Amino acid sequence: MHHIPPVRIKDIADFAGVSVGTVDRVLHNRGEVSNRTREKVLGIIHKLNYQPDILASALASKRDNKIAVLIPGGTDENPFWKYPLAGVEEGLREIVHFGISLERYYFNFTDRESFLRQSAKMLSDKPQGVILAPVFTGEAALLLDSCNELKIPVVLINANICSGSCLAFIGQDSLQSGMVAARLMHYGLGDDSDVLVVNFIRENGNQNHIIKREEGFRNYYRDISKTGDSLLRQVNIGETHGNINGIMRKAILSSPRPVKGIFVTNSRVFRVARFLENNNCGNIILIGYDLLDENKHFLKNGTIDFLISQKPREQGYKSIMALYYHLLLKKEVEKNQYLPVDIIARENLQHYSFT
Amino acid sequence: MHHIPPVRIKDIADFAGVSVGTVDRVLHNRGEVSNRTREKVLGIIHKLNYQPDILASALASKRDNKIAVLIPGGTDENPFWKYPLAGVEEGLREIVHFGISLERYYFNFTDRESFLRQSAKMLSDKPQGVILAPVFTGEAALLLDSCNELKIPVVLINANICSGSCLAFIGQDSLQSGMVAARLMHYGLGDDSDVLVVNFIRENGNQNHIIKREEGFRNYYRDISKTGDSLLRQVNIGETHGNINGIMRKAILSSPRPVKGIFVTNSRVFRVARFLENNNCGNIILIGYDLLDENKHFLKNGTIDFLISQKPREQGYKSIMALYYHLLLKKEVEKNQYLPVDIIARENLQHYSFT
DNA sequence: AAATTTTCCGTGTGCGTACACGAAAATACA
DNA sequence: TGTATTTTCGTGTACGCACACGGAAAATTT
Repeated sequence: MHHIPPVRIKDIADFAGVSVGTVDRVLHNRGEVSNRTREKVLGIIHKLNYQPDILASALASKRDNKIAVLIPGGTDENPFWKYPLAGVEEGLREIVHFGISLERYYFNFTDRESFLRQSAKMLSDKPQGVILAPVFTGEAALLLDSCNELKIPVVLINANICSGSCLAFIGQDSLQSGMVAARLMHYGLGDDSDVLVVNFIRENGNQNHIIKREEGFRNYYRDISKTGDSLLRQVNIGETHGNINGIMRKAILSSPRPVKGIFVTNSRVFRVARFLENNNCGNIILIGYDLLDENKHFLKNGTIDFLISQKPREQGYKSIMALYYHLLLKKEVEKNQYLPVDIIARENLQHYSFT
Repeated sequence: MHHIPPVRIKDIADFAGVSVGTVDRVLHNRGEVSNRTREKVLGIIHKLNYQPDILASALASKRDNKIAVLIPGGTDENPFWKYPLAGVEEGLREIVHFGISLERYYFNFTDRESFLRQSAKMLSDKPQGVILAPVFTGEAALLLDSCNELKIPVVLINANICSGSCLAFIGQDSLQSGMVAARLMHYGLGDDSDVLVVNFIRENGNQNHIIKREEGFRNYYRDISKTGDSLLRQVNIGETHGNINGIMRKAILSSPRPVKGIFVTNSRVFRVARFLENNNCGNIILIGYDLLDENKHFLKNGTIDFLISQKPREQGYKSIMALYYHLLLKKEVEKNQYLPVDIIARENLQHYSFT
């Protein structure tokens, strides 16, 4: 097994009987080359399967590839978004040598105006690539269109939007994750206990993944028996709603049979956990999403039975890597990158500390 | 936020009033520098916090950093080991530009002689780093010692050995994984069903993680109640043992109460699944390890309830990255890198296809 | 046919580092 | 003091690529 000497620009030049300058002009198609020689050079590049040395390339070009992340700022109220960002930064460290820099644009995830402001600011900075959390569906779609016009590749993270075209979507298969939750619920409860599905919803937000999660959950129950679906109760709560005691109590009492399990379709499961603890609700199985610190707390003390992780850190990591592969290596990247649905119990929480 | 111009060797040279050649000699301490100037240059390097440009470095020194992987060949009988290798190769693709190459040394995991042969061959090739699966405890420890003498960093993968010192251990927290299995078992069965623990064991192999898994499993059951441990039966089966029907039947029948769950402490859980299907054993919960194709099959059809993944692919990826960080970036790497304990059910199997 | 423009292409330099070579300085020896 | 030897250091080139500059050839105009 011997080292094959890699093909350099010089080799192509010699082969084609031209100079390296000409080959370079062809490679970066910046004109000033006759069609005849262009074709010839391209043919040889293809024939020799030339792969540019990205080290030398990055070293020589000194060009700054700005990547913009446009995501909600991680607040105390919703700390979720600091994890994808951490993943992005982790990936950045591995590729920062190649002349890639990061610009962060935070918006308030309850304030669409702030999203518009920040996206305008971002566009005016002319990034080479964008990582976008489409929290506001309509506005995000418009931004996507703008980026498409400007030929800026966009990676959608966490939630998807159908319209427009993006380089990649990186997130979870929400339907699947709902099914996983249902499987766990049903595995622990059996066939004849009522289950409450709790949605915390937000006006004019992107609810797509929440709907999908509930759908997956229901599908599972429907599939196990004809009457499976009838075990499910459901309640929607406004995200900004203060005290949920009343709503929860009513939802639980209105069930024909006792509620033995609760599935919360997003990360606000800790609010339900608090309710359960304060009201001595006995042995209700509680399943929800995301490893927020509060959620971890209730997972450890047993009030929450399982959390489903969206692997936010890995989402961030994969996002920046997708742009790196596209921008620097010019490689094809997978359009839909669904991350595994992680099941977290008290017992395997420990080594998930940074996920 | 402005670009700070990075410190180059030239800057250090100017600052110290010497030439770049001298600085280079200091950096790589290859002598031929007087103590006086050495001290001075070192001081300035430290003061300016010089970080070498690994791009230019790799470009200039075209040296070949050979990394050796010494693992069992992935056989049909035990395909597990192709996954860590795939992870290693995935990582390799990201760093191959830096003059890193991979040498693969496969041994037969049932034949210690082949391990000795391959490790001797590996050592004679003088690699710069080693990724080692310590399947044979004693022999692996000796090899580790040899590498320590030769100053070759070693990453232990999948299983740990206590003696000797290595750059890193990358694998799973076996005790935890046993506890996770027990949690799932107990969550589904409740407090009063007998559970059978099945160990497939191999003469003179590294059984450490198998023992730990069982220990974790037992610990969980012991912790839930004083009598919890008494629910557990146990049976050991030789790995090379052909037909397991007799042993399994005897183990199940000898239980005072009916066995409602089986925990297999390694990837050979598919053999137990086969047994269950062939003997119409009814509704026994089956939990085991690793996403082998056979195991996936039984997970899909419901005979296996949960599989615990060791994330073999990620183990491989992290292994080569640890060596990269150590050899090229000269960064500290974490000594014990425990990977998350992944719970796989039928419903979340899909997106784990490559883990 | 000369003058001008346009098209096309080669040469040269720099990115930051590694290392070989040889010169200068320091030391040793006569 | 002069020569030989060793120590110490500076210079130059290479790594593969990007890009600026300028010049020759071809095309166009006058």
